[in-house]
Amino acid sequence: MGVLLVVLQAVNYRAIIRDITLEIYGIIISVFFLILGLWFGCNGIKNNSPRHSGKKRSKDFGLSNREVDVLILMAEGLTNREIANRLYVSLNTVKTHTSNIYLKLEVARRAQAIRKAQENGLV
Amino acid sequence: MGVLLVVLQAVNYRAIIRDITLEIYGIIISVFFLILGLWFGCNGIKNNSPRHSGKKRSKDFGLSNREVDVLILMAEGLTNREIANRLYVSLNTVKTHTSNIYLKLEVARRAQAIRKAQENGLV
DNA sequence: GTCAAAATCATACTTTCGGGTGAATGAATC
DNA sequence: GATTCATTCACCCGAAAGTATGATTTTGAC
Repeated sequence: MGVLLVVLQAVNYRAIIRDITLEIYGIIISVFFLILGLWFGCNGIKNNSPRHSGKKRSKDFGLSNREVDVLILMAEGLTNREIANRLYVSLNTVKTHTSNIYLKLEVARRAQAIRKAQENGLV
Repeated sequence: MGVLLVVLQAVNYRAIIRDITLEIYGIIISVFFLILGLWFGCNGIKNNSPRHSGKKRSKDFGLSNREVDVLILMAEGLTNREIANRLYVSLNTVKTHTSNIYLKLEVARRAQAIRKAQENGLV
Protein backbone atom coordinates (compact mmCIF):
# COMPACT_ATOMS: atom_id res chain seq x y z
CA MET A 1 0.00 0.00 0.00
CA GLY A 2 2.78 2.40 0.93
CA VAL A 3 4.55 1.69 -2.33
CA LEU A 4 1.45 2.63 -4.28
CA LEU A 5 1.20 5.86 -2.32
CA VAL A 6 4.74 6.78 -3.24
CA VAL A 7 3.91 6.24 -6.90
CA LEU A 8 0.79 8.27 -6.46
CA GLN A 9 2.60 11.17 -4.84
CA ALA A 10 5.24 11.14 -7.52
CA VAL A 11 2.64 12.17 -10.09
CA ASN A 12 0.78 14.34 -7.61
CA TYR A 13 2.82 17.56 -8.15
CA ARG A 14 -0.09 19.13 -9.95
CA ALA A 15 -3.32 19.58 -7.98
CA ILE A 16 -5.35 19.59 -11.16
CA ILE A 17 -4.65 16.03 -12.09
CA ARG A 18 -4.79 14.78 -8.56
CA ASP A 19 -8.47 13.93 -8.72
CA ILE A 20 -8.02 12.02 -11.95
CA THR A 21 -5.08 10.20 -10.50
CA LEU A 22 -7.12 9.30 -7.47
CA GLU A 23 -9.83 7.93 -9.73
CA ILE A 24 -7.35 5.80 -11.63
CA TYR A 25 -5.70 4.75 -8.41
CA GLY A 26 -9.04 3.70 -7.02
CA ILE A 27 -9.96 1.80 -10.15
CA ILE A 28 -6.65 -0.03 -10.24
CA ILE A 29 -6.77 -1.28 -6.69
CA SER A 30 -10.45 -2.00 -7.05
CA VAL A 31 -9.85 -4.24 -10.02
CA PHE A 32 -6.90 -5.79 -8.29
CA PHE A 33 -8.82 -6.69 -5.19
CA LEU A 34 -11.83 -7.70 -7.25
CA ILE A 35 -9.67 -10.24 -9.04
CA LEU A 36 -8.05 -11.23 -5.78
CA GLY A 37 -11.42 -11.75 -4.15
CA LEU A 38 -12.68 -13.66 -7.17
CA TRP A 39 -9.63 -15.84 -7.13
CA PHE A 40 -9.95 -16.65 -3.45
CA GLY A 41 -13.67 -17.06 -3.81
CA CYS A 42 -13.36 -19.61 -6.55
CA ASN A 43 -10.62 -21.60 -4.88
CA GLY A 44 -12.48 -21.53 -1.62
CA ILE A 45 -15.47 -23.24 -3.22
CA LYS A 46 -13.42 -25.58 -5.32
CA ASN A 47 -12.04 -27.16 -2.19
CA ASN A 48 -15.39 -27.74 -0.60
CA SER A 49 -17.55 -29.70 -2.89
CA PRO A 50 -21.09 -28.30 -3.10
CA ARG A 51 -22.48 -31.66 -2.05
CA HIS A 52 -22.22 -33.03 1.46
CA SER A 53 -21.29 -29.55 2.63
CA GLY A 54 -21.54 -30.07 6.35
CA LYS A 55 -20.80 -33.78 6.24
CA LYS A 56 -17.49 -35.43 6.83
CA ARG A 57 -16.02 -35.10 3.39
CA SER A 58 -13.34 -36.84 1.40
CA LYS A 59 -12.68 -39.38 4.09
CA ASP A 60 -10.62 -42.22 2.78
CA PHE A 61 -11.79 -44.66 5.43
CA GLY A 62 -8.31 -46.12 5.44
CA LEU A 63 -8.80 -47.72 2.06
CA SER A 64 -5.70 -49.03 0.32
CA ASN A 65 -4.89 -48.12 -3.27
CA ARG A 66 -6.10 -51.44 -4.57
CA GLU A 67 -9.31 -51.22 -2.59
CA VAL A 68 -10.04 -47.86 -4.13
CA ASP A 69 -9.47 -49.36 -7.58
CA VAL A 70 -12.01 -52.06 -6.84
CA LEU A 71 -14.44 -49.60 -5.30
CA ILE A 72 -14.42 -47.42 -8.38
CA LEU A 73 -15.13 -50.31 -10.73
CA MET A 74 -17.76 -51.57 -8.32
CA ALA A 75 -19.50 -48.22 -8.43
CA GLU A 76 -19.51 -48.45 -12.21
CA GLY A 77 -21.72 -51.49 -11.93
CA LEU A 78 -19.19 -54.18 -12.77
CA THR A 79 -19.46 -57.68 -11.30
CA ASN A 80 -16.63 -59.13 -9.25
CA ARG A 81 -15.67 -61.29 -12.20
CA GLU A 82 -15.52 -58.26 -14.51
CA ILE A 83 -13.43 -56.36 -11.97
CA ALA A 84 -11.09 -59.33 -11.70
CA ASN A 85 -10.60 -59.39 -15.47
CA ARG A 86 -10.10 -55.65 -15.61
CA LEU A 87 -7.44 -55.67 -12.88
CA TYR A 88 -5.82 -58.91 -14.03
CA VAL A 89 -6.35 -60.65 -10.71
CA SER A 90 -8.42 -63.62 -9.64
CA LEU A 91 -12.05 -63.53 -8.60
CA ASN A 92 -11.07 -64.54 -5.09
CA THR A 93 -8.77 -61.57 -4.79
CA VAL A 94 -11.54 -59.21 -5.76
CA LYS A 95 -13.83 -60.84 -3.22
CA THR A 96 -11.22 -60.33 -0.55
CA HIS A 97 -10.96 -56.66 -1.48
CA THR A 98 -14.70 -56.12 -1.54
CA SER A 99 -15.08 -57.72 1.87
CA ASN A 100 -12.39 -55.46 3.30
CA ILE A 101 -14.02 -52.46 1.64
CA TYR A 102 -17.32 -53.27 3.32
CA LEU A 103 -15.57 -53.55 6.67
CA LYS A 104 -13.80 -50.22 6.29
CA LEU A 105 -16.85 -48.46 4.94
CA GLU A 106 -18.96 -50.06 7.65
CA VAL A 107 -21.58 -51.34 5.24
CA ALA A 108 -23.09 -54.75 4.60
CA ARG A 109 -23.75 -54.75 0.88
CA ARG A 110 -22.44 -53.61 -2.45
CA ALA A 111 -25.24 -51.12 -2.97
CA GLN A 112 -24.55 -49.46 0.36
CA ALA A 113 -20.85 -49.28 -0.40
CA ILE A 114 -21.58 -47.51 -3.68
CA ARG A 115 -23.91 -45.11 -1.92
CA LYS A 116 -21.40 -44.31 0.80
CA ALA A 117 -18.58 -43.95 -1.69
CA GLN A 118 -20.57 -41.45 -3.71
CA GLU A 119 -21.67 -39.52 -0.63
CA ASN A 120 -18.07 -39.14 0.45
CA GLY A 121 -16.64 -38.31 -2.94
CA LEU A 122 -14.59 -41.50 -3.12
CA VAL A 123 -15.79 -42.14 -6.64
CA MET B 1 -16.43 6.62 -6.61
CA GLY B 2 -17.07 10.32 -7.01
CA VAL B 3 -19.03 10.38 -3.78
CA LEU B 4 -16.15 8.89 -1.93
CA LEU B 5 -13.85 11.49 -3.41
CA VAL B 6 -16.04 14.29 -2.09
CA VAL B 7 -15.90 12.77 1.37
CA LEU B 8 -12.20 12.42 1.01
CA GLN B 9 -11.70 16.03 -0.05
CA ALA B 10 -13.92 17.25 2.77
CA VAL B 11 -11.41 16.00 5.28
CA ASN B 12 -8.52 16.91 3.04
CA TYR B 13 -8.05 20.51 4.34
CA ARG B 14 -4.97 19.43 6.14
CA ALA B 15 -2.12 18.02 4.06
CA ILE B 16 -0.72 16.20 7.05
CA ILE B 17 -3.57 13.80 7.41
CA ARG B 18 -4.06 13.35 3.68
CA ASP B 19 -1.73 10.39 3.50
CA ILE B 20 -3.44 8.68 6.39
CA THR B 21 -6.82 9.33 4.81
CA LEU B 22 -5.59 7.87 1.56
CA GLU B 23 -4.43 4.80 3.38
CA ILE B 24 -7.81 4.35 5.02
CA TYR B 25 -9.58 5.11 1.77
CA GLY B 26 -7.53 2.50 -0.01
CA ILE B 27 -8.13 -0.08 2.69
CA ILE B 28 -11.87 0.52 2.65
CA ILE B 29 -12.33 0.09 -1.08
CA SER B 30 -9.88 -2.77 -1.06
CA VAL B 31 -11.90 -4.64 1.52
CA PHE B 32 -15.11 -3.70 -0.29
CA PHE B 33 -13.95 -5.08 -3.61
CA LEU B 34 -12.34 -8.06 -1.94
CA ILE B 35 -15.71 -8.95 -0.47
CA LEU B 36 -17.44 -8.16 -3.76
CA GLY B 37 -15.04 -10.41 -5.65
CA LEU B 38 -15.41 -13.11 -3.09
CA TRP B 39 -19.17 -12.90 -3.29
CA PHE B 40 -19.24 -13.09 -7.06
CA GLY B 41 -16.63 -15.79 -7.04
CA CYS B 42 -18.65 -17.97 -4.74
CA ASN B 43 -21.97 -17.46 -6.48
CA GLY B 44 -20.44 -18.07 -9.85
CA ILE B 45 -19.47 -21.59 -8.89
CA LYS B 46 -22.56 -22.29 -6.90
CA ASN B 47 -24.86 -21.90 -9.88
CA ASN B 48 -23.38 -24.45 -12.20
CA SER B 49 -23.88 -27.83 -10.76
CA PRO B 50 -20.78 -29.89 -11.41
CA ARG B 51 -22.79 -33.01 -12.16
CA HIS B 52 -25.04 -33.74 -15.08
CA SER B 53 -24.23 -30.38 -16.61
CA GLY B 54 -24.99 -31.08 -20.24
CA LYS B 55 -26.52 -34.48 -19.73
CA LYS B 56 -30.07 -35.58 -20.20
CA ARG B 57 -31.57 -35.15 -16.76
CA SER B 58 -34.70 -36.35 -15.03
CA LYS B 59 -35.72 -38.90 -17.62
CA ASP B 60 -38.32 -41.24 -16.23
CA PHE B 61 -37.60 -44.19 -18.56
CA GLY B 62 -41.29 -45.10 -18.47
CA LEU B 63 -41.07 -46.35 -14.91
CA SER B 64 -44.34 -46.97 -13.10
CA ASN B 65 -45.02 -45.49 -9.66
CA ARG B 66 -44.32 -48.74 -7.93
CA GLU B 67 -41.12 -49.26 -9.84
CA VAL B 68 -39.88 -45.87 -8.73
CA ASP B 69 -40.69 -46.80 -5.13
CA VAL B 70 -38.59 -49.92 -5.45
CA LEU B 71 -35.80 -48.08 -7.25
CA ILE B 72 -35.49 -45.51 -4.48
CA LEU B 73 -35.24 -48.13 -1.76
CA MET B 74 -32.84 -50.09 -3.93
CA ALA B 75 -30.60 -47.04 -4.21
CA GLU B 76 -30.63 -46.74 -0.44
CA GLY B 77 -28.90 -50.09 -0.24
CA LEU B 78 -31.82 -52.23 0.88
CA THR B 79 -32.09 -55.88 -0.06
CA ASN B 80 -35.07 -57.21 -1.98
CA ARG B 81 -36.34 -58.77 1.22
CA GLU B 82 -36.12 -55.45 3.05
CA ILE B 83 -37.86 -53.65 0.22
CA ALA B 84 -40.61 -56.25 0.29
CA ASN B 85 -41.15 -55.73 4.01
CA ARG B 86 -41.09 -51.99 3.65
CA LEU B 87 -43.69 -51.98 0.89
CA TYR B 88 -45.78 -54.77 2.41
CA VAL B 89 -45.48 -57.02 -0.64
CA SER B 90 -43.87 -60.39 -1.25
CA LEU B 91 -40.26 -60.97 -2.20
CA ASN B 92 -41.36 -62.28 -5.57
CA THR B 93 -43.19 -59.07 -6.30
CA VAL B 94 -40.09 -57.04 -5.60
CA LYS B 95 -38.04 -59.30 -7.83
CA THR B 96 -40.56 -58.79 -10.61
CA HIS B 97 -40.29 -55.04 -10.18
CA THR B 98 -36.51 -55.03 -10.11
CA SER B 99 -36.35 -57.11 -13.28
CA ASN B 100 -38.69 -54.69 -15.03
CA ILE B 101 -36.65 -51.76 -13.75
CA TYR B 102 -33.51 -53.26 -15.26
CA LEU B 103 -35.29 -53.71 -18.57
CA LYS B 104 -36.52 -50.12 -18.67
CA LEU B 105 -33.23 -48.68 -17.49
CA GLU B 106 -31.42 -50.96 -19.94
CA VAL B 107 -29.04 -52.30 -17.33
CA ALA B 108 -28.12 -55.78 -16.18
CA ARG B 109 -27.46 -55.36 -12.50
CA ARG B 110 -28.56 -53.59 -9.37
CA ALA B 111 -25.40 -51.53 -9.11
CA GLN B 112 -25.82 -50.26 -12.66
CA ALA B 113 -29.45 -49.38 -11.99
CA ILE B 114 -28.44 -47.33 -8.96
CA ARG B 115 -25.77 -45.57 -10.96
CA LYS B 116 -28.11 -44.75 -13.81
CA ALA B 117 -30.85 -43.63 -11.44
CA GLN B 118 -28.49 -41.22 -9.75
CA GLU B 119 -27.10 -39.91 -13.01
CA ASN B 120 -30.59 -39.12 -14.19
CA GLY B 121 -31.89 -37.66 -10.97
CA LEU B 122 -34.40 -40.45 -10.42
CA VAL B 123 -33.34 -40.77 -6.83
C1' DG C 1 -68.22 -53.45 -20.73
C1' DT C 2 -63.83 -54.20 -22.85
C1' DC C 3 -59.07 -53.75 -23.10
C1' DA C 4 -54.44 -52.64 -21.60
C1' DA C 5 -51.42 -51.64 -18.25
C1' DA C 6 -50.11 -52.05 -13.58
C1' DA C 7 -49.49 -54.65 -9.56
C1' DT C 8 -49.52 -58.72 -7.29
C1' DC C 9 -47.61 -63.53 -6.40
C1' DA C 10 -45.69 -68.18 -7.56
C1' DT C 11 -42.23 -71.88 -8.87
C1' DA C 12 -37.94 -73.20 -10.69
C1' DC C 13 -33.40 -72.43 -11.89
C1' DT C 14 -28.75 -70.01 -12.45
C1' DT C 15 -25.59 -66.60 -11.23
C1' DT C 16 -23.56 -63.42 -8.19
C1' DC C 17 -22.45 -61.91 -3.58
C1' DG C 18 -20.76 -62.18 0.90
C1' DG C 19 -18.77 -64.41 5.18
C1' DG C 20 -15.42 -67.24 7.22
C1' DT C 21 -11.02 -69.10 7.28
C1' DG C 22 -6.48 -69.82 5.94
C1' DA C 23 -2.24 -68.81 3.65
C1' DA C 24 1.84 -67.12 0.69
C1' DT C 25 4.45 -63.22 -0.85
C1' DG C 26 6.81 -58.69 -0.83
C1' DA C 27 7.60 -54.15 1.03
C1' DA C 28 8.13 -51.11 4.68
C1' DT C 29 8.93 -50.26 9.47
C1' DC C 30 10.82 -50.84 13.97
C1' DG D 1 15.47 -60.11 12.31
C1' DA D 2 10.69 -59.51 13.64
C1' DT D 3 6.49 -57.27 12.76
C1' DT D 4 3.04 -55.09 10.25
C1' DC D 5 0.52 -54.17 6.16
C1' DA D 6 -0.85 -54.75 1.38
C1' DT D 7 -1.71 -57.85 -2.12
C1' DT D 8 -2.57 -62.02 -3.82
C1' DC D 9 -5.21 -66.51 -4.05
C1' DA D 10 -7.90 -70.66 -2.39
C1' DC D 11 -12.06 -73.45 -0.67
C1' DC D 12 -16.53 -73.83 1.29
C1' DC D 13 -21.12 -72.56 2.12
C1' DG D 14 -25.28 -69.93 2.49
C1' DA D 15 -27.70 -65.79 1.18
C1' DA D 16 -29.08 -62.62 -2.21
C1' DA D 17 -29.90 -61.45 -6.76
C1' DG D 18 -31.46 -62.28 -11.30
C1' DT D 19 -34.05 -64.89 -15.26
C1' DA D 20 -37.91 -67.19 -17.17
C1' DT D 21 -42.55 -68.28 -17.31
C1' DG D 22 -47.15 -68.11 -16.01
C1' DA D 23 -51.07 -66.49 -13.43
C1' DT D 24 -54.60 -63.44 -10.88
C1' DT D 25 -56.51 -59.07 -9.60
C1' DT D 26 -57.02 -54.24 -9.81
C1' DT D 27 -57.35 -50.00 -12.14
C1' DG D 28 -57.98 -46.57 -15.55
C1' DA D 29 -59.06 -45.37 -20.20
C1' DC D 30 -61.92 -45.74 -24.20
